[in-house]
Amino acid sequence: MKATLTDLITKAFERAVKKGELPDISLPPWKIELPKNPRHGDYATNIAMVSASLAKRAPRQIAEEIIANIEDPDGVLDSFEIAGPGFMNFRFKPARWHRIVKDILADGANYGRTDVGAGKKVQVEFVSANPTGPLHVGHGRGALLGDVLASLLEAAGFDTDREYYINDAGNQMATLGASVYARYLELCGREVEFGEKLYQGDYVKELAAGFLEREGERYLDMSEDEAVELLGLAAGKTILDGIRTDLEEFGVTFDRWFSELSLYESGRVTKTLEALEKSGAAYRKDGALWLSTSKYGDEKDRVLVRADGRETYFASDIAYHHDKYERGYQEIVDVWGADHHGYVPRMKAALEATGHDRDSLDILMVQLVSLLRGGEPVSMSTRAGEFVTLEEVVKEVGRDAARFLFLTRSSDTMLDFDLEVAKQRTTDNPVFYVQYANARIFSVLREAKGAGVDTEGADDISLSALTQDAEIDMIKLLYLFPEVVEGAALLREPHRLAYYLQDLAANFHQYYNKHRFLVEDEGLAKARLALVRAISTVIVNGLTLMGVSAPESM
RNA sequence: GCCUCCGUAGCUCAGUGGAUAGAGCACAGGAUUCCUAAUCCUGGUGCCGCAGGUUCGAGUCCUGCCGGGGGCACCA
Repeated sequence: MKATLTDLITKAFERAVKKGELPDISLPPWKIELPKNPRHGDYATNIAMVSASLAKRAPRQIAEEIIANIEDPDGVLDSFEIAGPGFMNFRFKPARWHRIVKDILADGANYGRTDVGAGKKVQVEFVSANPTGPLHVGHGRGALLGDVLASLLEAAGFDTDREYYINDAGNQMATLGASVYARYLELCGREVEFGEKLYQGDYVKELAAGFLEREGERYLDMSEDEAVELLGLAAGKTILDGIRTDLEEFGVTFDRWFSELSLYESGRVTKTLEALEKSGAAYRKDGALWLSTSKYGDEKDRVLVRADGRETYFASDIAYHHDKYERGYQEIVDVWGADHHGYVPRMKAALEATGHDRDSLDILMVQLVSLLRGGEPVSMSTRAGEFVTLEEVVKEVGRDAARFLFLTRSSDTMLDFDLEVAKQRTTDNPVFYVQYANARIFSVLREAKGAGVDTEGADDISLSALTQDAEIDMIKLLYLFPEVVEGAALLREPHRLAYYLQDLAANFHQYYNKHRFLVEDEGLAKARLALVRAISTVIVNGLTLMGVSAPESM
């Protein structure tokens, strides 16, 4: 309908120009928007105001000329007028809105999908936590952000892949190996000093105990270096399996798990470094290899290869991102914890140094999560008995509640995640509020079926009985859904979807309390049932995008 | 010191440069002979942190300041 309006307005403007009533200017960007105030019609445009200075005419005067030239051959408009400082307000006839309901029912599970993405290849890389310990709630937030964003991008017509980057090379794996080895020696009765730099968590002890149980004391027979390496690899694998399981429990899966180690093994890191040095982007100084990131906006140059010959994490990260482009991705989204934001300028710089457009990479920073229980902070230190891992949180509050709550804040504000609130089945907890709306609809449909009313199909139902403001307003909100999906995808703001669904559910609950659906007037009943089915379609599609279930009864 | 995020109702937070800034919670009262009361209705609240600037128009964009979180390694 926006498209219809755009067409009507543009043509009216052109006619006015042709007749000499308006100067022939190229229109600056103008908008059609939904006014907050219903008195301002269904849609409003600012075209007269934005073109005022170029046309050297008063906004209201321009608006008048456009209005005078509007033709509405299909008769879809109910009214239109000039208002305020130069807005033009438009109102569609109810019949035009009624058609939307049929469209939604016809589209079904596809309603909300658009093709703005035009099949463009996009990759969303998220979580990518080091396999040195279990996931915590902060990872959960990043996981949700990435997962739902990927779903939104798919719905918006992008060819989307989800990827997890495994940091299985370098220091941290060595530290993990050393940590497990130390605990292992302890369990074998050896005296060891457990260094501060080693991973302190109890899970390390459990890992060590596991190796002892399954493989006995064989690690005592080898050199420390060998044992540390083998244990590091094995422990990393075990932890990664756990991470994978936890994410699956949380409803998050990936198209690809990409190993950092594989970049080294295939020589892609070396190749990238050589290319950088050859192109002059990297240089040697003090025995190390540096990348001139400061040429591309970073505050100083960064080391790629240390003086002792070991590559930095940055080096493999460059190779990794270069590899993403070689795999054909046109747009890349990285979801990082906010504590890594200092890394952004050098990554962007590295992109340019390797010949890629810095704007083709979007780095989303996800702010911290504080875990609360009944308003009291839960210690995030790895202490026995505290609920700190993602697995435990999901187990306690349930997948749906956890997923929804992670999206109730924009990703760049801190999130308080209260375990008690997450479990409450009240309005405090938006997930049940939204699910309940859908359950109510199914209850109505069951009732209708029981009374022998047809609740299928749409083509032959007349919707002209939907004359209440509440009904037209509902339809307008439903019509907004594809735009919400598209906006959330393009702006990389999945929380918009969560807010929209709450708004939709609220409108439905109000409608439900104000009007009955199963009324004697069969035409009205059928029309309302069709509307209610369309509402359910949108709720289900929205929740599905969020990876949240939509039960038919609660 | 530099970078970055945040600052909007008592609290938690929404708010693609548009018209009279919203929701939930909290507090008080009310609604079910009838489709699920996990719901709804009625009550009122704002120097949109402060000061400049851009604009026909600023909570939204720019600059500076104040306050809070996070980050500033040849760590990841």
